Amino acid sequence: MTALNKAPQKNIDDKSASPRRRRIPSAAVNRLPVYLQILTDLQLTETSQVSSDQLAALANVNAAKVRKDLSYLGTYGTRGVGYEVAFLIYQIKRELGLLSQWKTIVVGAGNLGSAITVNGGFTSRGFPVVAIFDVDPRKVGTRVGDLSVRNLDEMKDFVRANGVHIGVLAVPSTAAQSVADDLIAAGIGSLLNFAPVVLTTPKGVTVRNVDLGVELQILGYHEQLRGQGVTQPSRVTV
Amino acid sequence: MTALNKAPQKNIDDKSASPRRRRIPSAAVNRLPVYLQILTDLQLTETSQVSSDQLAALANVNAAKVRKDLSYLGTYGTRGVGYEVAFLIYQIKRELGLLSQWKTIVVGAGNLGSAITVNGGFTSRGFPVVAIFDVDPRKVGTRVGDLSVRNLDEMKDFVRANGVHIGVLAVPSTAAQSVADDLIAAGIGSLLNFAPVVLTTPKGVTVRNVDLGVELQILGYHEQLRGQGVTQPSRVTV
DNA sequence: TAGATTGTTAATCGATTAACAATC
DNA sequence: TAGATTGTTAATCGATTAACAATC
Repeated sequence: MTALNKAPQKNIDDKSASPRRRRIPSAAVNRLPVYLQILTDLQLTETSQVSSDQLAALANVNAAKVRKDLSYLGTYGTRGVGYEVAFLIYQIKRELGLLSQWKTIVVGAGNLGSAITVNGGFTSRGFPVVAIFDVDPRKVGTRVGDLSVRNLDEMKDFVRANGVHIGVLAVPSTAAQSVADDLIAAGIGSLLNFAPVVLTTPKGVTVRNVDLGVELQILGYHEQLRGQGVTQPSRVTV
Repeated sequence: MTALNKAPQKNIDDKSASPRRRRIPSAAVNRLPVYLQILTDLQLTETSQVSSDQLAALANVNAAKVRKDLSYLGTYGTRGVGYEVAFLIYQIKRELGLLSQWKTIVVGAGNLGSAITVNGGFTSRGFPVVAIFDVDPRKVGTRVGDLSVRNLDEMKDFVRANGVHIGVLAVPSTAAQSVADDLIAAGIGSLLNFAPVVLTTPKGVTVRNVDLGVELQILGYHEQLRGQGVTQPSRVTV
């Protein structure tokens, strides 16, 4: 049956046909950025094709899991061959929304906030840090990378005026909830919180906590088990 | 039946009787430090008793989950009353191995490594940072908090001589694997890795990755869904 | 055709949570 | 005793993975 372009096209096997995709399981969403990282590294070594087995080895996961995770994006592999690295990178970026730029602000211009702003690589990954704020008048006006530290008073107006999407909290625990409240009131939808507190936020706001103390404590638990001669599960990764 | 101390004690309802405990599910291990944090905060407000409902509300989780998680420690609650805050803190600390001190070194004295060493609160949480290393001769000898930056060459000997337990990798991606190899060769069992790479490590070594890029990308995905009018799952937390 | 690898099914495993008897 | 809350069971849900037909 050769192509007859008379009849209305139904695109039955057109991979770009309207997706109407179901929600990707959150465990898979958490792994997609890891695959993206590995694929980007592979691209630097001029690798153009990769199999689920290879990718699995590099990501320290099961190959079936890799194939299942990638299948949520669409059917982009070639049986007997593998996946085209560049195409897969594009598809993961599309799925994760990394073809857009997400305006980000950092709150707190201490050591951590400054380190993140300057070295976090946020801007280069599509998350331009458009401002950094601090409450300390001695810090306001000083430079952090390309940015001049702004007064916390201006934060809400700035977020509204600039349509900021993401807020990074690098403030002391005592201040975190109040800053979060202000950011949410100003319309921000996602927070990356470095303060060791559980933020109270309305439904619909996404919060990711990065608590270094928690991470260390989990390692401490594994060290204790090791000390007791308990064989460890091979690896635990966030 | 009153106590008769003649017969050999069987300690049938002695809570401190030999535990011989099964492994705690890893999902529960990940939450215990969060409960610990909340309980420690509660203690500062002079709260001495807490119910699973209250704790659940503060941790943003289901109350049945709290009770189940705590039941892995032992049966330390009182029906009709709740849990004693101080006692629960002690039990979580015991279970997580936080009654010991775990010697920690930081590798990389850049912005992030310095921020962690000075402000991470590691030492105060039972993870004393006993040394910081860098490969850059201009950094070696400079001060970071109480510590003087040591040359990376000394790292392996230092780890062996001091019985260091945990290594924090705050080095560029390109250096992370080689530093990890050295640390593991020197006998370290647990790594906290800030470099955006998947480390290859022998079985038995525990690795936790904290990749800020990955965290942001997950937030980007949620921002994209929000932009498409998809109602978000209430919260996503590491 | 022979060999390789995907995409998907189905079995299994682990995590979550409603429900409620036990008990303070 | 009445009210409150734990500890645990069992149902349910989601994640993982072995296996294999499909197919390059």
